[in-house]
Amino acid sequence: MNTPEEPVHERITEAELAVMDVLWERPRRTAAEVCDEVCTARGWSLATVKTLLSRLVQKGALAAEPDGRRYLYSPLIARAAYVGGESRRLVDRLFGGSAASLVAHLAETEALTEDDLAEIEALLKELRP
Amino acid sequence: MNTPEEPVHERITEAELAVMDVLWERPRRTAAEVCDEVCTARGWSLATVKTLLSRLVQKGALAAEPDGRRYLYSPLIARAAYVGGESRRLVDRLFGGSAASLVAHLAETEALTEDDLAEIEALLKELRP
DNA sequence: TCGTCAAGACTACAGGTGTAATCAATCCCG
DNA sequence: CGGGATTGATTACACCTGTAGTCTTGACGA
Repeated sequence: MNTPEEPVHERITEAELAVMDVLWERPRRTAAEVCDEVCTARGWSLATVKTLLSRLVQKGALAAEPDGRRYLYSPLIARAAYVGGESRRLVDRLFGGSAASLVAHLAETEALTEDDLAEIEALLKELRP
Repeated sequence: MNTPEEPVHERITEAELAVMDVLWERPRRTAAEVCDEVCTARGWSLATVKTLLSRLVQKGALAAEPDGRRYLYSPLIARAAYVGGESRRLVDRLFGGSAASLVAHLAETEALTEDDLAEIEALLKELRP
């Protein structure tokens, strides 16, 4: 059990992630619409967004559904799956695979606020009644 | 409070991390000694290790202390600091800065074993008596 | 002393990434 | 109906990364 579940897509880079986030929030958008969401925030031109969209399609992370002369882009992978994969990678690389070590580290370095701790405590109560 | 603490070094890549790990475990080693630890495991040649060491020195992540005709390399940044930075980056990028969200995600996707949960619970008891 | 060996410095080079510009086709407005 | 605006496709290009190879110099053993 616990098959590693090879991802069908190649790794998504930082810049590409910004594009994915827009489409995870609402799929089936055009390049221009994606640009509307990120171009000013990141100081990108439309051309940059188009490049990133193409690369994501190539990587198998996005679907491009023809809509007249353009495409509507949608994620092919769920955000949760991506986030899970990246989290696991981090835990493996830096904490020898122990998620508890990660939490311990966050706690020790005070990366966890009092609110975080309360939230986690509530979570735990829910998970292990 | 909570100054972002800009890192003085550039980002450490995956390959470079393998080298850092060796030196975190025991500092003041030569290139050849580092190679002894990682070359077979990663299928690297000594030349590769030398390149990585140079880049890490350039990046300000390692100190190269002259020792006769060679150098002894030592980390300039603590492992905990690096690990903390990377963890924070992940939490920021993928969980909107909420560490609790990360923990919640790990829990939901069952990335946390029963042991993990117990460990975290113990941690919490310690942190908020 | 002399040649070999080992160290770091410099060079290499393909593939990934960030960030676009240009091109060719086509659609829509006037 | 004609020309600018819009779209994806193609090309560009510098820097980063992974993974070495070569060069130069100095040390050490025979």
